[in-house]
Amino acid sequence: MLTSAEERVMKHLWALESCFMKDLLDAFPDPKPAKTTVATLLRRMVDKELVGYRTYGNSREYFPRITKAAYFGQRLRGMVTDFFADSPTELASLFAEDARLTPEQLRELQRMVGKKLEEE
Amino acid sequence: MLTSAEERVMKHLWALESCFMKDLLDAFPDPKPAKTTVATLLRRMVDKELVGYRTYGNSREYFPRITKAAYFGQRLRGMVTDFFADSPTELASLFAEDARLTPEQLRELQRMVGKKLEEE
DNA sequence: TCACACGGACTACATTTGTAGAACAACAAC
DNA sequence: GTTGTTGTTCTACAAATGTAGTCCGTGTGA
Repeated sequence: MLTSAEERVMKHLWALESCFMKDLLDAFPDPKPAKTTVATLLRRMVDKELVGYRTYGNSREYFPRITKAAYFGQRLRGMVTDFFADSPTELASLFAEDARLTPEQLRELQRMVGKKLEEE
Repeated sequence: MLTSAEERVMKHLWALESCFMKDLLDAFPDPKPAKTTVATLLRRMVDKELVGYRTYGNSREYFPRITKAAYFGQRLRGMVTDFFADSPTELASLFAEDARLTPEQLRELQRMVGKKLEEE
């Protein structure tokens, strides 16, 4: 999993799909981090195998090696099993009491959960 | 929010509802951390105001100042807005493609989302 | 009253994370 | 061919996190 600084970089990568250092730098709002900061983070992300690159001449085109949905899914799954391993009802009570998702989010959620259940 | 070491302590606190240092230590599986480690974490958690205590003579009875559901909810909400701020459909596609929750979890989820929607 | 369990305060230190400077290479434009 | 842009590697260092030692006080049972 990524640290939060790495996640910030990853979000731009997901948005851009693939890009060179400069595009990434440009994507950051001011005050932009130093290029070496981003370079360090990219290196660590490549080490973690969550980012890959193609070499074009002397520079690299970076791309995510995990989709946003897959990454989010892993984290969500981790949280759910971590916190509610042995009681799905506890997970449920969370949604009842404190999820505070928007109505759209809730509707989409319900639609997709339903679809997912049909598949099983 | 808590760091992961702090979260480990918090889980025991949630399970015990409230307890003294020793109970907390006992709750850890071997190899147990040193008591000072737990004490340091508790201090930091008290600083963050996510744990409180009542003084009983010379020692303290610690208790969580946030429920597990509320904490989980905050984290989930944070993730959702962080990752899918502007597109609930992306959140939905996650559940379709990659959530891999158990069928029970999915059913509970659906039930509670439905209930929640009725309330709005 | 003495050994001991319990636990708090203070301190310390290794690891991980966040951030970036310095040095250097390739290329592009003039 | 000199200058600026882009990008890499190496190195460094501060802050946050994870873990724990030492010291000291209070209470407790023998």
